Amino acid sequence: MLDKTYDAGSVEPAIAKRWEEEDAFAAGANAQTGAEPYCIVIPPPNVTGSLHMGHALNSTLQDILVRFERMRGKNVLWQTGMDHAGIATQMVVERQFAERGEPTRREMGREAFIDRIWEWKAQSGGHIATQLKRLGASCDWSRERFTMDEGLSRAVREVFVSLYKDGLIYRGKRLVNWDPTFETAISDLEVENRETDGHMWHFRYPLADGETYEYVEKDAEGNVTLRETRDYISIATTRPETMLGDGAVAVHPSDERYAPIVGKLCEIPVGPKEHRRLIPIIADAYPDPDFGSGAVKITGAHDFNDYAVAVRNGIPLFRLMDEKAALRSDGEPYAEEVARAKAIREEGGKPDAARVDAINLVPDEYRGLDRFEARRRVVEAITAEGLAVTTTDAEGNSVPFVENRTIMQPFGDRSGVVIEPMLTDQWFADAETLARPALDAVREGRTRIVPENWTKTYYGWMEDIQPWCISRQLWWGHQIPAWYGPDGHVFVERDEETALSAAIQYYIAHGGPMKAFIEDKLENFKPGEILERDEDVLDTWFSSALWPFSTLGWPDDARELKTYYPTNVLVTGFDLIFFWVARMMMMGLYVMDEVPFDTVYFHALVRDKNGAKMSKSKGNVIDPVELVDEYGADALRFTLAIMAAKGRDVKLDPSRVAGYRNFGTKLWNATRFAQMNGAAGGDTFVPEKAKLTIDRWILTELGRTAREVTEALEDYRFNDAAASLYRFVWNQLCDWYVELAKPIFGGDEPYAKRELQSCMAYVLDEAGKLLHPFMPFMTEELWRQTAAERGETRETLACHAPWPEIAFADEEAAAEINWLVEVVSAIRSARAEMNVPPSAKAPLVVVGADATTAERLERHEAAIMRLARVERIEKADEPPRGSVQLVVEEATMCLPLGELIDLDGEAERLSKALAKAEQEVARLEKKLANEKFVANAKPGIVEAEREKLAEAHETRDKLTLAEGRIRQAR
RNA sequence: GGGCGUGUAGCUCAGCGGGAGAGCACUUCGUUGACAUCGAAGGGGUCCCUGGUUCAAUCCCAGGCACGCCCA
Repeated sequence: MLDKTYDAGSVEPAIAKRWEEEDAFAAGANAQTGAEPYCIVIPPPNVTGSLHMGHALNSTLQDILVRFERMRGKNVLWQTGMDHAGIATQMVVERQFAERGEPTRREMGREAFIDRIWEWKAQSGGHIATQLKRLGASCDWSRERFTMDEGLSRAVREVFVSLYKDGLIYRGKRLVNWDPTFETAISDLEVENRETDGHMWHFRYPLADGETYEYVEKDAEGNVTLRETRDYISIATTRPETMLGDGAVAVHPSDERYAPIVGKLCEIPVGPKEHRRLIPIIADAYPDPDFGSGAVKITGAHDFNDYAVAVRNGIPLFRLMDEKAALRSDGEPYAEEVARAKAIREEGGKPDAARVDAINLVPDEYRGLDRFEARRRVVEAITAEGLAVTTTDAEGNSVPFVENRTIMQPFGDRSGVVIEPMLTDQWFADAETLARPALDAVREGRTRIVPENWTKTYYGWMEDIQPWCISRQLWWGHQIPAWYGPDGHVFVERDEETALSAAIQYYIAHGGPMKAFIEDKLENFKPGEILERDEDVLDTWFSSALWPFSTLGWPDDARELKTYYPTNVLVTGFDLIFFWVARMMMMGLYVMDEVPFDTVYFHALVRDKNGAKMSKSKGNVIDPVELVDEYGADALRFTLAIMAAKGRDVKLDPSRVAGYRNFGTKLWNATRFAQMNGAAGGDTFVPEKAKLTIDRWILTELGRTAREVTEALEDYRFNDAAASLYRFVWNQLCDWYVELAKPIFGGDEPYAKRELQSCMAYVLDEAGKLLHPFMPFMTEELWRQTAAERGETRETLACHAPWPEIAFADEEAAAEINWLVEVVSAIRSARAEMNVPPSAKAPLVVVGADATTAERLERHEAAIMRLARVERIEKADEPPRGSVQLVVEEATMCLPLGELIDLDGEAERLSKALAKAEQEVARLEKKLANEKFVANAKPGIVEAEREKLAEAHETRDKLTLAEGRIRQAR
C-alpha cells in the first residue's frame, strides 16, 4: 500500500539511484530498432556556476523533450557538460588564493596556476551537474564533456588553424573593451552599459600661433545671437584625462561656426606648456552640431566613436594607459615622446600603428596615476590655467562650467569596474563572413527559431556583426596555437612541432640573416629557442561554439557524430541568442557544413513574482535547490513547465510551486484509492472492451488528453501540455471518475467492479506516463509501487514505458457523463443556495424525462444518490408542491424539500435563471434574424447557432413553467 | 533614437474572429474510509483607450496611452 503522503525527500534519491544503476539515460536507451535519432546538446553551463532558476527552467524543458522522445522510442542522446569559463574561473580561484593568503597567480607562474585550477575543478567545480541531477535531468552522464578536455581542446586547435588558413582569423591592433581588473579584453556582450552620474567639462583649446576667427551663433530663424572674435575652440568632454591622447578636434562639415578654422591647428591645453602638442581641426560627420559646443575632441585609442573618426581621417591613435588602466609610465621622458608625435604629424600620410603605440604621451607628472586620479588632476590644472569655459554662479562669481549629467558608462559584467576602450593587439575572427551562411540557414528554414519573433533579433545582430575578438589575456583557456619566429613572423599550426617545421621551411626558403640564425640554432640542437608561443588564450565562447559537434567526437570520425549531428533542438534563454546560437550556427556551418540544430527554442527569463529580474543585489533570488528541498523536484518542474508560455517571462511565485506539489499529492492519493479498491498496474487492459459508461468516458478523455499533450510537446507548447494534464488528472480522473467509481466499488456487481478495477489501473498508468516527462520521480515511483502491490515487476522503467497513443473515443459516453455532472452540480448548487443542511436528504422527482434520460437515471442512480445526497429517485408528471425545480435539458429535476424550502428565495432564483435564458434567446434570435449573418457566416456556424437557439428555447420554456409553479405555491 | 514585447478577475497569466477562462487569493459550508497538501458552493471583468475592417472584434488593422526588455 502506498504511504499516506508522497515524500519527495526520500523517494527522489532512491529513484535517481535506480536510473543510474540501470543506465536509463545512456545514448540510445529504450531506442526501438532503426529508431530516428533525437539529440539535444545542453547549452554548457559554467564550471564555476551553481544552479539558478534560469538553468532550472532550461533543463526542465530539455528534459521534458528528451524524456518524451525517449518514451516514444527514438534514439535519444542528451549531451551534457560544462564550459571552462575563462574569466569566471580564474576569478574564483584567484579570490580563493587571496583569502587563504597564498601566492598570487603571477607569483606562482602560469603552469602552476593552471594545475591549481584543475585541482580546484576536481574538488569544487561542476557543482551544477549534481544539482541538475537533483532536478531529474536525464542526460547521458557518462558522456559528460568539458571544454578543456583533451578532445575538445583538439577540436579548438583544429578549427583555429583551419580558420586562420582560410583567412578568417587574423591578428590586429584594434580598439577592444579592456577590463582593467582581469587585465584582458572582453567581448561587447560581456559589457553592461549603465547610466551613471557623470560630469561634462567644457575646455578651450587655443588656436595655434595666436590665430583668431569670427565666431557667430544664430538662432533657428537665422538671426545672429552672438558674434565675437575667438582665439580658441571649446569642446565638451566627460573624460578629460583622455585629452592627453587627443589626435584631433572634429566639427561637423556643415557647422558654419567653425568653418573658418577647419584645417587649422589647436593646442591641447594640458601638460607642460613648452611641450604642448598641436592637433588639427578636422571636419567629419560624427559631431552633432547641436550637442555641447558642436566640437568634439578625438581620442582614437580610448573611445569607440573616436576610433572610427580617427581611422577615417588618418588620425594617430595614442594609447595612454596600461593594462591596469593607470596612465602609462613606460618610454622616454614626456618631452622626447612629444617630439616623436610631432614628427609623425609632420610626416603626414598614414601613421604606422606600432610606432604610434610606442609613444607615451603622458606628462611625467601624471605617469602611473590611476585614470580617475588623472582626471581630477587634469581638470584642476586646466581650471587653474583659466582654460576652462566659465559661467557665473548665484553670487555672480565666474566659475568653471561643469554640467552634471547622466552618462552611459560601460561596466564589466563580472568585474563590475568601468571598462576602458583600449588599443591592443588581438586576434579576431571574421564574423561577417562566418555569419553569412548562418543567416542563410535561418532564412531558408534549415534552422527554425521558436518563437518566430526572435528571428528578427537574430537577423539584426548577424547582419550588423562586428569582428569577433577571440583572444583573451588570461591563463585559463585554450592557448592560441600561434608561434612567433625571431623576426615576429607568425606560424599558426595545430602543435609546436608542426609550427617549428613550418618555420624552418619558411626561413630556409627566404634566406637572409634569419636563415643563418635558424641553421645555427638547429646545429646546436636548440629548436626551443626558435619559436615563442602566443601567450593569449581563446574566448570561452570559441570553444562553446564548437560544442554541438566537438562533444560528439569531432574531429574524429565518430559514430555519434554521424548519428546525432545535426542535433534536433537547442533550448536556451533569449538572452543567449548572440552567445550560443549565433556562434554555434557560424561554427557548425563552417566546420560541418551543416546547421548544428534544426530548431532553436528560446524560453523566457525567470523573474520574481513581481516581474523583477532576479539578482543578488536585489535579494530576490529564489534558489531552485531550496524549492526542490521544500516541495520536490517534480513540483518545481511542473510549475516551470506550466508557466513556460511562449514568449512570456516566467514570474515565479513559490506559492505556485506549493500548488503543484498538491497536484502531485492528489494523483498519489487517487492512486492510493485505486490500490485500496484493487485497481493497480493496468498493463493488460484493452480499452475497446470497456462496457461501463464511466470507463468509456474516462478513456475518451484520456485519449483526448494524450493527443493534446503530444501535439503541444511537438510544438514546444509546454504550458499547454502541462495544463491539459492538470485538468485531466485533477478535474476528471481524481474528481468525477473516482467519485463515480465509489458506488461501483461499493456495489455488488462483480463484473462491473472487475472492469472498473482494470480500467482505473490502466488510466492511472497512462496518465502517469503522460506526466512522466514533467514529474519523473513520482511517476517512476508510482509505476513501480502499483506493480509491486500485486507482487509484480514492470517490464521497463516508467522512463522507458511506451508513450500513450490512445485511439479510443466514445462521444456518446462523454455526453452521458457530462449530463450526469450537470445533474449533480445543479442539485448541489440548488441545495447550497437554499441552505439545505448537508446532512438532509431529499428525494429527487424527475418530470418530463425522455427515454434517454430515463435510462441514464437508472444507470447512474447510485451515483446521483451518493453525490447529490438524494434519498431516492422517482418519476412524476407534475412537480410536487414546494420543490426546488432544476431544468436539465428536456427534464425538470425537482427536490421536494418541504419546509426547508424558501419559496421567495426559490422564486427569485428561478426568475434570475429565466431572465438569463431569455437574454440568451433574444441574443440568438437577433443574430439569426440578421440576413447578412445567415448569408455570410460559414454554414456550420449558422447551424450551431440554430441548435443553441433551440436549446435556449427549451430551457426558457421549462423555466417559465417552473417559475409559474413556484408562484402558485406561495 | 532603433527593435521586440506586454496591457483580460484582487494577484499571476491562458485564450485570440462566433458562448469571457484557469491557478492562487477571497466568502460560506463541510472530520461520509484516497486526499484538509482536501471537498462542495459562491462572489468578482468597460478583455487599456479611440477609430477602422467584418454579418460578427477581447482577438485582425491603424493611431494613442501606459509599462517592460534589448540595442545604440
